[in-house]
Amino acid sequence: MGRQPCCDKAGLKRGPWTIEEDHKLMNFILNNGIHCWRAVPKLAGLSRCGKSCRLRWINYLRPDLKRGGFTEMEEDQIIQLHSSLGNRWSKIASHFPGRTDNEIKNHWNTKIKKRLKLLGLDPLTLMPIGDDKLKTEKQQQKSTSKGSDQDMHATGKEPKTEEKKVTWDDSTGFLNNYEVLGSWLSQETKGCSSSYCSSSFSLDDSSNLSLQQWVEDLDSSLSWDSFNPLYTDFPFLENRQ
DNA sequence: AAGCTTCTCAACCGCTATTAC
DNA sequence: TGTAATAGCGGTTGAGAAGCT
Repeated sequence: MGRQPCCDKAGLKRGPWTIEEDHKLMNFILNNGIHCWRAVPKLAGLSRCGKSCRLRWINYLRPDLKRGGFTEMEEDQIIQLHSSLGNRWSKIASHFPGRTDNEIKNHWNTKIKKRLKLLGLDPLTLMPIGDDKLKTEKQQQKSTSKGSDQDMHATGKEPKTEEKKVTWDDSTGFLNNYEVLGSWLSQETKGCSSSYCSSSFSLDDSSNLSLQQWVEDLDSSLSWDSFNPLYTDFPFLENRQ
């Protein structure tokens, strides 16, 4: 008998999550904790597979997530860790509380890798790229992309990606309470392995009482019914429906 | 203004590791 | 000990935004 797929794909929704789905998943996890991802969508009333729910929670909804761009210090640390750990993103992410492996992996692939190459360094070894190799790569870049970062580097302009724009991630005002609760959660779960803390928690552990209190506080201080008015302050949220 | 290209990052896929029985 | 179920990881993709011509 072959291996069963992680979920029954028939009738399951895919693609970007809506606010309503986020709301359902977050509410469910905050109230019940996580015991079995496979069971989460059914219990939470979502037409998603468990894997998708897990990913959404870990990469986006977790209260202890740190939002916003990477600092120079963080970038340096990523480079150092990558040189010793390689593409073991989850290991690298465990050094950055509030950062996800996906986030770090994306940042590495889209920004850091390019910058290292521009500096003439091999992203894998951090050793200077040989002249011949460098020339070849530069030629390839020239032929494949006009107006690349390389051009900007040459003209002394900052990469366009550094431009400040209002995005979902930058909406630090979004659920301010949520961030406070997130840091509280980080403290509350100190002592367990970082990978465990970063991916799941349970209401059944020793922090049961206080965590329960947290959920109750959350319900009273963070009325989900007040989600919609946020669109007036954060128009970009509307597009996510 | 329109069409094309490039960039970003959320989400998916497929594989491996771990756990339960 | 073997097998199936589940969790987790890393690579890849694709939609949308931004920039360029």
